[in-house]
Amino acid sequence: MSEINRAVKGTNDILPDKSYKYRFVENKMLETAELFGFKEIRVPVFEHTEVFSRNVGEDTDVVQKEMYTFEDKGGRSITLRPELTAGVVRSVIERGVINGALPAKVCYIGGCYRYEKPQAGRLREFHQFGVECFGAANPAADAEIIALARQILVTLGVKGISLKINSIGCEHCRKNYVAALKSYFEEYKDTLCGTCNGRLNRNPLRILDCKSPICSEIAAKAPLITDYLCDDCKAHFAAVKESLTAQGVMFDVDPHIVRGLDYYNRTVFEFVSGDIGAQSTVCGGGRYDGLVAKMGGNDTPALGFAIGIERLMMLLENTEAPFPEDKKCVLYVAAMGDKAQIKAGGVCAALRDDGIAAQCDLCGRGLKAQLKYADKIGAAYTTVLGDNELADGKVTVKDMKTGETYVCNINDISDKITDLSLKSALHSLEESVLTNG
RNA sequence: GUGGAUGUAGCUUAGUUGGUUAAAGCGCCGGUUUGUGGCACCGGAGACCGUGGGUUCGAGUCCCAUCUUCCACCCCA
Repeated sequence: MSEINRAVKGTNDILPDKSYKYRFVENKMLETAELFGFKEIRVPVFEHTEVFSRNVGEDTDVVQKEMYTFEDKGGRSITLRPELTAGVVRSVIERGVINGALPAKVCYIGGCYRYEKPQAGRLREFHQFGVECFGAANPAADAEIIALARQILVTLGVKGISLKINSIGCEHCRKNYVAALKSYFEEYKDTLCGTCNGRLNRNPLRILDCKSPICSEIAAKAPLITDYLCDDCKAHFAAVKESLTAQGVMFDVDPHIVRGLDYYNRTVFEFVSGDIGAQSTVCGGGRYDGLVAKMGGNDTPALGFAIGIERLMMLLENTEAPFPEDKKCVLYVAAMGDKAQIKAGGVCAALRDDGIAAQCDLCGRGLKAQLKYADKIGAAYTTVLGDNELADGKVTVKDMKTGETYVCNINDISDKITDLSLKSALHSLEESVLTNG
């Protein structure tokens, strides 16, 4: 296979044998978000580079080395979005969404692009479902979006995930904390790993979730952010935890979780799984009260989260979560002879007008091959059109599962199929009630 | 960016110490007398053995490089 005919490194094709699962999951997420009042927003895949570089954070890995940035023909610096929050915030400011009723709640699904080395749960093009809530400073909002994330995961049948939450404070209390951290880590300057040594001045917070055994041992005894929170932040975090408990959401406080993007403050959280390899965060999010103002909007508190769709799918598949079956062909109309083939097209058209999935031969194949095909695509019913049927206007419909046959007029075939489908659905419902109690 | 593993038909694999037209199963297409799929039997298409170099009379088999995929670090969803 030549280079040019291969998918670009770190990209994935979702083929028909799986795409229906993605659609199911995406629809479920949107529907669940809607229960909480989140409406879908669609924003461009690319933005001016500054939208990300300034707001995600100049110092972050995402901005420093992972963005797909290029100059367009008008000389603009453009970047393929590495995440959706910054673009959504740009949009709600620019289009005045946050000048309407607050809180404004939006959700989205879309592709993101990061130039990273691919591995399990990490692609260069990946997809996120996320929500953003603008204008709510109250801890009730934090609890609500966490509850929403949890409900989405639970609704989809996710197993074995845990919720970790933390508060990284506001600007003011974080300043004190970072100073304390810095002086603590200074003592271990020579034992810290290379990257952490560099982080010491840049962003000592990041040392806390370094996975090197040496650093994590040192980090284990580092001062805790929770001890440095100002009274307001402390009260806010306490209220979030209280609300979560009241809503029956189980969580662990993990003082070492730190989001990697600069805009977060106060509440941060992630849902983590042990079933999808090293990239274990399925959902991550938090509050970002300063971002809207920073991007030129009115000072508006905000918060949100994002779910990695590919990671979620991995998790669902690895834990054998149930999916509904893909939609199959309902009636396959086999034809014998040229006249019948033309008639078969007409029969299918009429059925489709009634919303029934119908197919017929497009290859000019023999009867046997047509039925073989009908079997392969999982057609529920088949019927054969030949000279006899054309002459007397009656057809035999065969149930491919049971082998039973039914005779009806060609013109009544749509009604017959609807009738049979209903009966069969009722039957399987009865059976499942019987077997499951 | 760093490290480890991998690469033979659509899929899963075989391929002996380098030797003539690279096998098999599954899948795909067709047939077993144009009136009924699943089973069985028969036949067919389909691989420049990831790519590019090199060693050799001769390489899928050896060497080098490169790319992909997978896994981990890093980072994040």
